[in-house]
Amino acid sequence: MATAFKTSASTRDRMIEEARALFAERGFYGVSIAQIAAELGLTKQALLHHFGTKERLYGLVLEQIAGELAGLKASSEPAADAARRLQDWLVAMISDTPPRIERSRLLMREILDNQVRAERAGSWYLKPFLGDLVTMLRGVPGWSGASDAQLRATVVQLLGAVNYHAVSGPTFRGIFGTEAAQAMNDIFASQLRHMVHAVLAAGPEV
Amino acid sequence: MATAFKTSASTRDRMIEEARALFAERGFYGVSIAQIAAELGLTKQALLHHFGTKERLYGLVLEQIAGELAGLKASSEPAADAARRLQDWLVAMISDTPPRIERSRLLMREILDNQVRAERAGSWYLKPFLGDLVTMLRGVPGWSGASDAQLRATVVQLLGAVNYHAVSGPTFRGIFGTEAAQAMNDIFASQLRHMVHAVLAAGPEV
DNA sequence: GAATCCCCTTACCGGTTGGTAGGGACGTTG
DNA sequence: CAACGTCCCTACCAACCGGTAAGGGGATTC
Repeated sequence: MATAFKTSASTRDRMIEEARALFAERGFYGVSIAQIAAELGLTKQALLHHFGTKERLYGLVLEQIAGELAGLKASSEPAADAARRLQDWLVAMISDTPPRIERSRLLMREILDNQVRAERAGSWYLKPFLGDLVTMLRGVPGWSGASDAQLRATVVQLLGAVNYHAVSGPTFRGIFGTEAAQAMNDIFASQLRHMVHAVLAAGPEV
Repeated sequence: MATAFKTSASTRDRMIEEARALFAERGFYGVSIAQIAAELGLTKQALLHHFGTKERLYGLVLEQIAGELAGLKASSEPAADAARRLQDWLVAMISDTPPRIERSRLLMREILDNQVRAERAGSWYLKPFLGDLVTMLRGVPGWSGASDAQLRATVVQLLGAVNYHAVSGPTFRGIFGTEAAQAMNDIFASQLRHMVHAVLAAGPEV
């Protein structure tokens, strides 16, 4: 086996971490691999050595995120009722830790861009995630009779409600000021839980 | 005055229109001015002649959108009750006409990017719009006692629910197929109205 | 101690970026 | 007919893009 820890985290992992942060902040086209490398004190060829192409590095970041979303599902206890599980799941997507904010921003960017970036990988990363959400929503009392289209539309609306916050955070801070943004941040999760509850309790449109 | 119509729409207006479509589709960094010009059968210097810089052209597109959002407010009849007006307003933001989809996508991109692009203009375009939404929400029965933070959080959640659809449209089409996406599209507005109603009726968290 | 592998470097490539300089076609105005 | 402004062109620029080629330092292996 290798020596215990030559660097606290492997260079490769640090590269992915930094790429995730910068791609989330500026988007795929908004960051160059040279900038990512410079942030790590390396040259872009160090990145290319590990990943070959910029696309592949981006793909690994997306893969990491897809893994996290799958992990969210596993961590929700199956005992609770379906409505509560869905609620927990959606709330678990957010929070103010940087990696989760990056995740929301990257998901939003991927949804915006993947159609352009050659219809490639991105979409499929999301597919099982969306499918699970639809399945879970169908299990909520009152929703079993809803059409696929209704279930999907509702899932989209809920995801939007959840993720828009992380996406709009910096802009809203600029508009309302730091302390007002912080106040909104503090109550966001509980208000979101309340909102999701109201939507689930109302059931689909008749 | 000038001759009635030398071209059906002035070249300048066509430029803004094309820029809006392409910026919405690919983002600020994802499109070059040469590509916008080529789409119009011109060279990039024709664009630079009219707008000077790429940033200025982008700013004019944002200005146009801000104007449309202000127009939405004016067009909602003041007679109706506050809940209904807010509902109408949010639903009016969407629809499947290309310019409105572009609007939602551009708003999302601007919210994602403006922090990076020098904290410049973008935010302020949105400020009165958000302020109006908060004011309107406060006027909805049951919401008058909510805190500013609660009102803002709810507005953010509702905007997310509204705009995520336009943003995610192409990706979802890729995942679920054309006809399923169309089915979702057809019922989205009414399902959204239903959802907004449920949220407003539930009131803020106590 | 020679060979090998891993990690990262400098040097370079063709292509594209936003932007500048200058000129030409055209209609309007004196 | 000359002067002028509008609109768009070709030509060009330095800077940067993602990616290739080749080599060096250092630890490991034989």
